[in-house]
Amino acid sequence: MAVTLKEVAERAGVSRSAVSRTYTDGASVSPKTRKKVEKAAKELGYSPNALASSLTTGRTKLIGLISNNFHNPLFLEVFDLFTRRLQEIGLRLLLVNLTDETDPESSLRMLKQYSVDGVIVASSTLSPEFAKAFHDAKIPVVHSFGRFASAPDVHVVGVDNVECGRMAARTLLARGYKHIGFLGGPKGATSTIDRRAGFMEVMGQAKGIKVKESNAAAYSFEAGRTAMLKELKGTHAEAYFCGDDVMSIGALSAINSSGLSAPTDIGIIGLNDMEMAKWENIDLTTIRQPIKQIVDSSVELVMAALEDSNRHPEARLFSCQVIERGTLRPL
Amino acid sequence: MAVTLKEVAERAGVSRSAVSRTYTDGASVSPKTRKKVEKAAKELGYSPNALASSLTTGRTKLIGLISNNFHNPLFLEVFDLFTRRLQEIGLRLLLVNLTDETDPESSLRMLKQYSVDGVIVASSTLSPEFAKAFHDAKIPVVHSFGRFASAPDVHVVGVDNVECGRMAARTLLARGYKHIGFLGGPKGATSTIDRRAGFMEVMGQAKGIKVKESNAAAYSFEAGRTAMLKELKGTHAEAYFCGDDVMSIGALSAINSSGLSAPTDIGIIGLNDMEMAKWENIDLTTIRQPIKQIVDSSVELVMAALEDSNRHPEARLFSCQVIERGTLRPL
DNA sequence: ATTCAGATTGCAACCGGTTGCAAAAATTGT
DNA sequence: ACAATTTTTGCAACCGGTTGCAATCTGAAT
Repeated sequence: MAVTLKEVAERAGVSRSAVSRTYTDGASVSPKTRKKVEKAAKELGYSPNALASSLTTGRTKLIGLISNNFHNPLFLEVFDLFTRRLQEIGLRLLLVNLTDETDPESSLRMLKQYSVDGVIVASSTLSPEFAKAFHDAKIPVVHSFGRFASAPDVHVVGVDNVECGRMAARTLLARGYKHIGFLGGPKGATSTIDRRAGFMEVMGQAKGIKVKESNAAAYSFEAGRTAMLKELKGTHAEAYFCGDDVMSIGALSAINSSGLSAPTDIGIIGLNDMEMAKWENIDLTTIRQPIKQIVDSSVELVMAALEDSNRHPEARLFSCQVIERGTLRPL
Repeated sequence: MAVTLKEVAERAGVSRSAVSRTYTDGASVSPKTRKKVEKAAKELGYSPNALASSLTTGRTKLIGLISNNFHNPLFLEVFDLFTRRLQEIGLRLLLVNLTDETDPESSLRMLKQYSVDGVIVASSTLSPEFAKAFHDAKIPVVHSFGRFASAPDVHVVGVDNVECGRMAARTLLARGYKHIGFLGGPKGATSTIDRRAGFMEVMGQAKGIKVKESNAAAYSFEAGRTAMLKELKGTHAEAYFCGDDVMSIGALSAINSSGLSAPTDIGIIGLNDMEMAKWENIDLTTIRQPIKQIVDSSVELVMAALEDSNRHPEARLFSCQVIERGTLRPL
């Protein structure tokens, strides 16, 4: 169907190798042949078949991106950043949606079949074991937004969620809140566990503070709203650290529906700083994850892992930052 | 690196063809050899290289998805649906982010290089010409969320935006609004043009209605907010048909910031019915695009185009539906 | 036991490229 | 002008599969 190397070679009156070399940089071709080839190629509308070449070079320039966060607006930003960055450096993105139905096994198998050069697992809820499966299959993998570990099995890029928990706790304490709630994401998620740990650590050291704790079923608007409605039925805290921004927005919605408002009646601090958080009608105080850095670093790391396949697993942590907006009372 | 056909063949004591046939359905293999092969394959951890096979079969099972909507939350839902559907039928998604910087040319070339079986262009703002470039390159393409034409150049799946415009107009008229605004998306976008046409058509037939018209710079929160703020400086209409939901949310935010509220002071009707529209704190009356149907139909159509490459270009239109929520005054 | 159709198998060529190697051509030095 | 280098070139084998074809095998029918 498409124009092949051979046809170009014939038309240009050179060997197939000559054509091939014209398109691989670093190869030795005289300017004269190169010009002949390029002319023929243009006339025929030739563009080399990347897949065929991958067969011999062993590089497909395909990166698998696996995510299970197709309902969190933050990840649209993340996908945007990943596609841009990868495109910039000439890589393509094979996107895999890890739904509850698809078993991890099969997504591994299929990425193997497409011999992706590397895999990026973008999820804060998946266990480190998932990413490890790729590592075991000798596929370079980095777990983006993954759990920090001082001796990780696979490359990890993300934030120190424990520190985020501390940061949230300190922020709330500094505002003088005395009755404080941890409204976490789904209980099993590593991010929830770590954030809670940091949060409780700081709270444990504070005096005269009452802490209450609950979890939402998911990092989602509905779950956040439901959880907050439940809080509001009992005696609620003065301020909450919510699992993430989208949950926070759900919580705010619950607060408003109950005739209360933030920050007057209840304070909320979220986590992520997704675009929406700064929308004027939301104006959420939150802890920013530097997603651009995380993405760029993930890409860089997967490239590096690709060069040196038995590079030692590394964890790259970026620091977060409290973004002051309007859902906590002022200092 | 990876286990190859040959190694499996040797271990199983059969020819390479036998192994190959084991993995291509419809091929003739005796149960006995099949079992031998499967055993060897399992022991070696073999999985066939899809790319190598594509070389001879001419099918990569790769579908390119091109979009320039990485800032519209609706498209996260769209990506979710596309990935799910394609995965269900054993296809993979090569995601391309068409930013302002990337020129269309190069994305075409690169999808050609990866010899995708087909391409889906998912965008309501791209011109039909863009999709046509793929068609000209003999790559099956469907323009999802594209512009309807009675004699389209390429397959199109979407909604009849002209009818959506009419629908919005009728809805507003039925509510008794007398001074009505069209707050369109970016002027050049085909969706904006069509929706406006339908809207104005109905308005033109109505008696005693004052219509005003303006456009936002993009289908985005900020643009919607900015445009509405500008409206509010002058004499504004009683109700607006906004370009899409995310613009509508921006407009609502502007309305609230100005101390007004919907629907009491100003009515808003959006378009899309993205998930967020039903969030309790937004509660947006809007026109629903049946994105699941559009996605499924797009996939079906690209598959069909793949089977029969000179299938006649077809436009598939789905009907929209007004979703009553809280941003228009009741009937 | 023989015949014959149908199923199964392996051979070898091919898909569209890449690459080591040795021969050929161009360049350099004297 | 000639030898010594360096650069460019084509040959042929290979990457990991598929597939048409002819040969072999199988089992049913006679």
